[in-house]
Amino acid sequence: MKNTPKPTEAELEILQVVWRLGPTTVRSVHNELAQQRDIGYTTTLKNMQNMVQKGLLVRDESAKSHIYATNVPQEKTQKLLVDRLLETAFGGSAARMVLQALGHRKTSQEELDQIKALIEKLEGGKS
Amino acid sequence: MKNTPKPTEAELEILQVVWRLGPTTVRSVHNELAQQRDIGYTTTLKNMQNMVQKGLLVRDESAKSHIYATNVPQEKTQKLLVDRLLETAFGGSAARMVLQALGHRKTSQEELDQIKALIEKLEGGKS
DNA sequence: CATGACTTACGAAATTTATCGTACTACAAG
DNA sequence: CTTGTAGTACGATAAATTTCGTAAGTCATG
Repeated sequence: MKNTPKPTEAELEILQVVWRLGPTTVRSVHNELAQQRDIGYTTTLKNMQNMVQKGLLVRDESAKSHIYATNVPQEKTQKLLVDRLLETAFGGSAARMVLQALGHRKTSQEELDQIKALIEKLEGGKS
Repeated sequence: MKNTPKPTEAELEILQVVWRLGPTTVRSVHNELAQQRDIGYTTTLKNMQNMVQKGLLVRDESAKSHIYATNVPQEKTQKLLVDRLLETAFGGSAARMVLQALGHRKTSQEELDQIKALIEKLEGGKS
């Protein structure tokens, strides 16, 4: 089990799209990205090729247009990033980070309910 | 009000120290960093000089050893970073990020209480 | 088979970030 | 005044990231 290196900003952007779309082509990913900012097709291609090298994506080359899929679970990657931010910016305090995330931002009642439910579950598990 | 650019990893590391120590010298910051990893004095110096350029730090040059202080509030910077991560990795959903932060991590009862209090406050403000 | 549309491969340039060597300045001690 | 110590300034290099131009392959259509 060798661990995949941390995704860069550009790579995260791509991961997001592939997580959302499921296995897909460079063209599709590029169309999504191009909607948000100015970027060339070969840039997206190169980035995705690099991500295969790094093990972030896998690809099926059987068809003319290769099909790319994520090779890292979304949650695991998110956890990695959250943990990193927790260390570098919040000195390890999850509460301060949560406070910051919720404090200055509109959060729907539904989301708040989800969080409350999680907290209750965590408290319940104290035995 | 022109906004200060986002801090890089190395800059965040330095910001952390200066937030903790208060206004201080390059030497002090460097001593802290050198404890954690191998790094040259001039590297720290250069980084801190760059940070002054960017507006992340301000310095008092009246003494021989310049005194550096943060020019960005800790909370504001934390918010910037959280928001960035929220966008790049969680598609803007604060709840999913919080779930990730709390889910796989030991969080003290005290911290949970703080979060609960915040949620109640947010709910109360709905009018 | 020639053409055009679309694709991947490759390599290089451009940008950003991080590191440090060297030179220069100020000052205290002798 | 000379020397040693500790500091800043500056520029160069290294390393990592992001970007894209160009070449070359594949395939459908006429």
